[in-house]
Amino acid sequence: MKYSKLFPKTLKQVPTGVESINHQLLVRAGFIHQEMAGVYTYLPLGWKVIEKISNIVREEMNKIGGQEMLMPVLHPGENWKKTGRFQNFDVLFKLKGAGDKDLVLGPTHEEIIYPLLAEYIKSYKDLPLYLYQIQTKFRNEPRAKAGVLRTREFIMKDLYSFHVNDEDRNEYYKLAREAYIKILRRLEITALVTKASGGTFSDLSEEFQVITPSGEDTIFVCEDCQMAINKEIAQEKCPECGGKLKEEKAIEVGNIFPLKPAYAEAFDLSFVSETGKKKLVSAGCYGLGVSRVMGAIVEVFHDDKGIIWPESVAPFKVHIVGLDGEGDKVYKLLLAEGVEVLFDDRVDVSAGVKFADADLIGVPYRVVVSKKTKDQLEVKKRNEKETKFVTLEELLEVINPI
RNA sequence: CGGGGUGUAGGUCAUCGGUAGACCGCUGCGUUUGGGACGCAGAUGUAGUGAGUUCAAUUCUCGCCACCCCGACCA
Repeated sequence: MKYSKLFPKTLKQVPTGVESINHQLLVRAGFIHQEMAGVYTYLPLGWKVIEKISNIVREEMNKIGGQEMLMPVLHPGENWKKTGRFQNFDVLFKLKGAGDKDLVLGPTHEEIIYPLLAEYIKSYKDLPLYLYQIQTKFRNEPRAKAGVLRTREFIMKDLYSFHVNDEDRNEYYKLAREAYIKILRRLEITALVTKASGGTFSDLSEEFQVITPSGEDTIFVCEDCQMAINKEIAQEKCPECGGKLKEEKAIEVGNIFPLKPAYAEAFDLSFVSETGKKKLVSAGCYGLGVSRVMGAIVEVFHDDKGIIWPESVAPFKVHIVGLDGEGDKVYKLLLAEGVEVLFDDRVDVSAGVKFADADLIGVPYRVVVSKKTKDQLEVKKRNEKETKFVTLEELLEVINPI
């Protein structure tokens, strides 16, 4: 991608009222644009990051047997009345359809997937089943805030697992937890598995919390055994070892639940067992906020100049700063090598502007090409200070270590 | 939803009871070119919105709307 063609350009100043770090940097660098409180457009750079995160999530979901599909955003209100959540789900977006029919914008999909499966699941032979989607969700938060961390419309991966009994579900739940840990490791963010309440879904759940001062959740972490627990259910001492708890601010990027039987009952999601008896399906649901992860990464990885993307989710791997009209040859060679590269080919701005934009956008490797460097390329990692001069062959080794 | 704040050019802000100005950005020309260069010339506004007060309102008053912050809430 040539920078001269990229939409949009970076901003020198932040729009009024934008205060949280992720909001400021993502707006200034041209990753997102706010349309109203809690609603954003993901601009080309931002969408690339969202796709990178989604693909990592997708790969790990597939590894634990997940089958991807896409359910509707628009739900029949009737289904939500069946589970009682038409009234109980505080942040539910409700609207009227043709014929004055009650409709709901999906904040989660139990009310779709349970009746869906009720049509297909007949026998224990149809189970277990693991289905997921990556989709825009709607929650009418009383107060949207902190950039993409708390929005009314957001992108989420939701996996649902269905089993013949709780034991099988609990085994899979552990597998899903491991998958989440792998995902977060690949995203290069550290998250603590945190005991939490289950809300309308279950009695208890586990959250994946990224510790950062800008987090809006308060969790307690045991100083002895590192057990983490959400403030909402925390007692005085560590429930595991009795150790002292330390308070931390954190961002909840994921939440997994063993689902209570109420949903299976509401939609009569049952099957015939090996012994010929009708039994209710046991289920779990596993959410991960893809757009929120993007914000959390920026909160964790930035400096006073801009974003510092982990390689796994960066919109590009290499950012070529072309000076003195140079750089096109290197750009084409890197493209030919299959490297994701952003080439600042502008001829009408100073070097300083290009460096500032490179730092702001936060691509992992910056390569300066100029008359001054002659045949050498000047490489600098965004998260390091030192630069080194290399040949093109050496550059490929640097960015693609074997 | 309670409390507070803010709405003026594309962005950041100033101004002020007599219908607007700076900087950034944008356009053109020229000079520049390794950390947000410079000169000259130019374009860009229903001052959020509605009402009230007034000879006159962007300015004062009230309603509404939007956004931000704190709190409550937060599968």
